[in-house]
Amino acid sequence: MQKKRTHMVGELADEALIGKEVVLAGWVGRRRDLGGLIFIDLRDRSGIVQVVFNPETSPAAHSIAEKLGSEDVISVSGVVVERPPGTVNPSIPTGKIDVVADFLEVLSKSKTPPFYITENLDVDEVLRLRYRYLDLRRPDMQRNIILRHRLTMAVRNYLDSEGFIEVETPMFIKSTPEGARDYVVPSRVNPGKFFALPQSPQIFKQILMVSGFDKYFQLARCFRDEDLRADRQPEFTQIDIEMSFVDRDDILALIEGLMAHCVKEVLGKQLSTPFPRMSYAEAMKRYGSDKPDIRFGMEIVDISDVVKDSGFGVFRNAIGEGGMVGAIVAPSCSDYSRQQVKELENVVKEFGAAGLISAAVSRNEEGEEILTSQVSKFLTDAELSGIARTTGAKEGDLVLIVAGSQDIVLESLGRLRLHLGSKLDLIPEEEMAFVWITEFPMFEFSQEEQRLVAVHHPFTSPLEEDMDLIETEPLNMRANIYDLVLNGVELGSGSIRIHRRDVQERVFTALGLSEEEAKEKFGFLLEAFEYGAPPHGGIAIGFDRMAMLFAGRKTIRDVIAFPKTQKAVCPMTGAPGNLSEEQLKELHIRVVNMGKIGTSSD
RNA sequence: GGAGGCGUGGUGUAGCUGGUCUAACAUACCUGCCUGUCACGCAGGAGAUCGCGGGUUCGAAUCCCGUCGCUUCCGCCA
Repeated sequence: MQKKRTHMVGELADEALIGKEVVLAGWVGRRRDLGGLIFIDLRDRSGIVQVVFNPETSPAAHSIAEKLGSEDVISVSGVVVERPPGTVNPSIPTGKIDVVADFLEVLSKSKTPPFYITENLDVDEVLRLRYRYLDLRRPDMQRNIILRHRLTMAVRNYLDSEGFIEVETPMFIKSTPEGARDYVVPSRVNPGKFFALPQSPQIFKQILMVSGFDKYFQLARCFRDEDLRADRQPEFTQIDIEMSFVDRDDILALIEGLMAHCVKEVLGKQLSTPFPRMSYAEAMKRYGSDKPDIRFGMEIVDISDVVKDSGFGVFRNAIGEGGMVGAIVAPSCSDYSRQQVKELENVVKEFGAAGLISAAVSRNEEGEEILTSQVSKFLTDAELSGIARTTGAKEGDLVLIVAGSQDIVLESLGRLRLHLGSKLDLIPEEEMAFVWITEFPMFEFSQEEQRLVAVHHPFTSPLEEDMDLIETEPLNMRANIYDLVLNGVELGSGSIRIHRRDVQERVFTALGLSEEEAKEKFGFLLEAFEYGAPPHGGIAIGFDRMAMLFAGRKTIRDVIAFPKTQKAVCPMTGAPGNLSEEQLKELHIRVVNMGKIGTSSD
């Protein structure tokens, strides 16, 4: 029978414990065997402490300690002592003390681990995921998971204090059209029928408003069968919120309060509210993105006016065809080689730009700032100085110019801006720059389906003043959508919903949905709306991304205990796996063999 | 579906203009020595047919083709 643990090792930093007998338990980190004395780093979730085994004072414990290996689980008792002068380790909180062991018990031996249990580990991520239990033992991963926990507590406490009710909604739901691909679950008792896992609780939260809950929230698990990214997993968590009798600003203010609360509780910092707000059109114009990273400048400048009558065909034609000429200024890059500029050109080409024109700013013999470019000979002096003046480029800067359609110029320059921002180290990593993006377009044209689709979802309310554009120029219609952006990452998205039957019908019509189709697809929601639907709106915040940014990580996999790889598999459990013939039969499913895809059980 | 990067002892890397590579280094691991270390030190040892398959060649970790896995990005993600 092991001795009962009296302290977590982190608590021993408290000097009041010096001289006290303690019982600790945890994992063996490094062992330093000096032949006589043995030191080990004992680790638990609260930190590490050094335990000393002395062969003269406790030979029994010392002889067991001689055989300790990494990651063995032990129970130790001993006295907390102040370290001799000159042996203090200032890099750990418990560095002023030792625990002099008088008793040691090995509770569990460990095989040699496949990687070190240490901070800032650099190993293949599959290996980390295959041995996730060891990876999660590492202090930085423990911090991430604990931070995530503290965030969930902060969110629940705040929303509870604001009068919100957390309601769980079903995981097995009816597949609805539009949006991402569904993950699907067969129904054994209904042969040939399938449930879908929710992409979000969207319809249920709106129905809860009809039910009169007024303020709903949920830390909701969502599922989308789309390709993965550093910030996208097939299952993820969102802070799902819906409120009745509110307008847009009520929701923005609530979320600002929520974020400020979380930042204060979890990071101990003060966040200033309200957050800046920017229309979609303005974000695109200035940053070439609907999720701008506003922690640094280098904004896009429209130089169309300066070069619209230029002798340079590339500029003149782009503008003549309804496009634009845009520029950004890369500070102190005028000495970029042709090779380096080529590299930047590859960035914009990836996003459809035909090419990239660069112009270096230097000073001539008279001390005037002049632009030099590979296309200087096509441009007049007035145009060159106009470009310098409009962009505000200074001596030593490099002006980077793209000409073409508006979409391509803005997007490619926006991407180039981000590329340069990180390359030139212009982004203050510590800053948290929230911004609201509003007034998104209501519809966009889907080339694939050759019809209008909703930018957000079909229940999003148009801006009232744009309502009558719906039949004439729907693509110019704006919706009451708002996105929350943090440091260039889309954190959340929401809208005021349609609660009027006639408006909903006009939107369905614009989307090319007949009355029967609408009834077939969303009939239960439309029916619910006929029994007294309050005006309502809401938002969903990507909780994994929020935790990632709060933890200062580059991927949400680092704040998810058991994430999947880019091919959506779990290296630890081997999911997804095969089903036995028996299971398949019971589910009324047959797997069509395509080459190597098998049906055998594992 | 597409583009880039990576794949060499347990781990992280070097080697990759073909030939003492019979694969190097660090660390982890094993053995021995060591009573104030804290990435302990010192000495010794074991451990990889270089992701997999094929091709070129007298000869392939190295060149070519294919394939698999991981990763970043594009498409996709109402």
